[in-house]
Amino acid sequence: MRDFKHSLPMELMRAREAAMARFRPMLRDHGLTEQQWRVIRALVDAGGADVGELARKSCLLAPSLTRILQHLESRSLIKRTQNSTDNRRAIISLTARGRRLFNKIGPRLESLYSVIEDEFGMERLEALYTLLAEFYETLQASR
Amino acid sequence: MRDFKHSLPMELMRAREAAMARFRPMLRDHGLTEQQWRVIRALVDAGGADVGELARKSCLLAPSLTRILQHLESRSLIKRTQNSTDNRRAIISLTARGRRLFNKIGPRLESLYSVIEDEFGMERLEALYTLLAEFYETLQASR
DNA sequence: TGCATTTATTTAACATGATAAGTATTATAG
DNA sequence: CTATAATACTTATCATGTTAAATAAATGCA
Repeated sequence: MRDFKHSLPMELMRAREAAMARFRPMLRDHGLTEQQWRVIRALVDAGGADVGELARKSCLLAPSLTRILQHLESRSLIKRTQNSTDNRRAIISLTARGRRLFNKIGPRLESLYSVIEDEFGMERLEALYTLLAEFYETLQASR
Repeated sequence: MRDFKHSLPMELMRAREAAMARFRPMLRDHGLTEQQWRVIRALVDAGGADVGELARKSCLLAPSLTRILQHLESRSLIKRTQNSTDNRRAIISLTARGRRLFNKIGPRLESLYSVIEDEFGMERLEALYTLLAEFYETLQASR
């Protein structure tokens, strides 16, 4: 049997955790979890989206996203706009307060990311991105 | 700012999830979560270990591992041996029942893994392993 | 020896992950 | 039109992730 060390899901997790360990403290200082931040960032990127779209963009399962949106709404970081022709989907968007929080945190995370780029090197980082995207596509394609 | 799509932690997570989606149903059929399986596999690999060692090998945080061990013990898949010169650390090991479960599931997971190897190709898979290990080492080294 | 410190593990509290089931709304066949 | 199926979310439940605090045993030092 393959060596226990050589488990792809574990290696992916370890690499991810090593990166997140750098970002998490700053997010925590602002009272945000990693997942809450992903939602905020997806909303900046999309500028308003329904729950399904948001789930895909932020890589969160629907039940998790439901809870996170309730939390962010209670902190007045997002709002829901009951709209459109379909009453099942509300449109989620950032409040002014949510945008301010993003503007404060975003640049700091970017600079942490730059450190990683410098340490690991852009070429290898790009190679890693490419392999990861190809891996994902390969596994999705055969479903 | 960098494109939202281009977030390394997210890409690592997506790749991992794509792989896990293949393994999880079978584990579930045997009443095991992914994390419980990691513990069992680490125990096969180590043949008995204290909680700290097990946490490192299975990439689990201590509080999670505590709960998982309680669960596995209640199912008689593992046992604790109060031993050694240090009464803080009990030695965890698989029961005969735990080993039987491993022998039943292990080969099936291996064959699922082989499918991924075939689809993605061994060369690219090795390249991915190498980059992930290097990435992890790089980020750990500068702590 | 006696006590403060460190180490190993567990508890606690809150947030998310994963699956199944429930609810409300929209689309569709007949 | 209307009953039925499909869609979009939400709830519910149990397991794990994450951090801080508690507990207990071992270590180090005066």
